[in-house]
Amino acid sequence: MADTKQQIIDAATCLFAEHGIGAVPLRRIIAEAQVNAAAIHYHFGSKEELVKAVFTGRFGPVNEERAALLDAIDQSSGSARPAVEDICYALVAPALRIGRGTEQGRLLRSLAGRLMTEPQYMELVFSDLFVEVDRRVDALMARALPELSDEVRTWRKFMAMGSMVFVLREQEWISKVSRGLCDTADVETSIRRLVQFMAAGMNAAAVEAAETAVPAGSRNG
Amino acid sequence: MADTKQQIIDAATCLFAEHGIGAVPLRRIIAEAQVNAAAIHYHFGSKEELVKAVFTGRFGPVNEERAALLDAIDQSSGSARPAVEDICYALVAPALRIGRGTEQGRLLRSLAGRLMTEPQYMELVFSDLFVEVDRRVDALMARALPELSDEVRTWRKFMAMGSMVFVLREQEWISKVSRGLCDTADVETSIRRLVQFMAAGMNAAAVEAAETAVPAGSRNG
DNA sequence: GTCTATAGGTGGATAGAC
DNA sequence: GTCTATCCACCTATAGAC
Repeated sequence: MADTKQQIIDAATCLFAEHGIGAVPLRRIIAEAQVNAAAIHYHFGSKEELVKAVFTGRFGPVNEERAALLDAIDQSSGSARPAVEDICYALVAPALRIGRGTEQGRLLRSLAGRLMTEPQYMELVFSDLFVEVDRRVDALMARALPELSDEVRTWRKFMAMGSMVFVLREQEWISKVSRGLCDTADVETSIRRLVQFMAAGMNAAAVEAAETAVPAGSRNG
Repeated sequence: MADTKQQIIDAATCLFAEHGIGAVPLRRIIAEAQVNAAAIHYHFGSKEELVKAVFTGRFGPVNEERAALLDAIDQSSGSARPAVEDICYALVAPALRIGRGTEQGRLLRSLAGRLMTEPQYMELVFSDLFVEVDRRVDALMARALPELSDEVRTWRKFMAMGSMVFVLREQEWISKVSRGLCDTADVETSIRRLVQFMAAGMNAAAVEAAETAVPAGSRNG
């Protein structure tokens, strides 16, 4: 069957997302995909090649979409300051819209989040594309927030990425722990919440009052 | 030797932090700790019990410190609004100060970050303590930000936690990718940056303008 | 308490018939 | 292209001598 390859990829995607890549044996993928025991090695050659195929097929377009959105910001902003919100949106929206509308959507986004916190796989598959996106984000953020030092701006970029990755990875947990209050299945609302939070963090005052970071209780001591 | 147990815990801590728990075979811990092959099962009984011992010993106090800081905020704020910065500080500082001053510090914090993104282990070891801390954070945040809906406030709490976890987990990567610009070994600066970012995100305007979350490029279309 | 040896199971990968 | 059967490396855990 010509579907064999796709069945394997589909099953692997779900299992990787649910349990992590290292924790899923090829035998389990074989059982889930209902294909022959030797099919994976016939079609992909090795587990690592299967992982690459899953990732590039599913997530390759994400960084291209990001790059396109960042390009649009670059061109339309001209010599004016680009909006921090727009830069955040360019990072967040393509990632959160992975698998939009499909039944596997949640699993796919969770897997994307895993990928971004496992540098071993990230570098393996996406190094070129991601480095390029990262470079453009840095350049745009520097224009959007010139009053920040490079150090503070870069710190904030990492922390903003952290909140995005957490939302991608922990969708299931967020919905469960909040008892449905935060509906991670509503992708567009998730995007708005994330963009607003990240932009507010990036836009925090340039000069910080160190004293505010001391807990109330210890002020009495 | 009475140190055997401690040597095992030390070696396991480092290896778990560096490679992840599932990826570290007991044999490797044995080799690193330079103890006998059967020592782990003699002292701990199983790998899972070793994992528990490592976690409770190293990270048990963190949530107690958090609870104490949150108590202090509660008492000192009286009927006034507690400061968002102080609540964030109570969550961040105890976690980022894990292993403070020790050579293993970075590895320990990285492991703590892993723990917080692997619900399987989190629930296993810390469920009671963490649930209590989470409950207090919710209550204080509701008092600090009454103008926010429960939904928006809860979303922001998760995103703030996400940035904290990312900084804990990816210290090595952050320092490397920023080419030293962000010095994750400087724990106190990391705490200040995180608290400021998280608080700014939590404090973002209550009413959002949905239009700002549209990229500049698509405004022309 | 410490050691050696090994049982019992699971992983990825392959050979060779059809 | 698909299947069965199997190899070999590695894992956790245990048995039993010292």
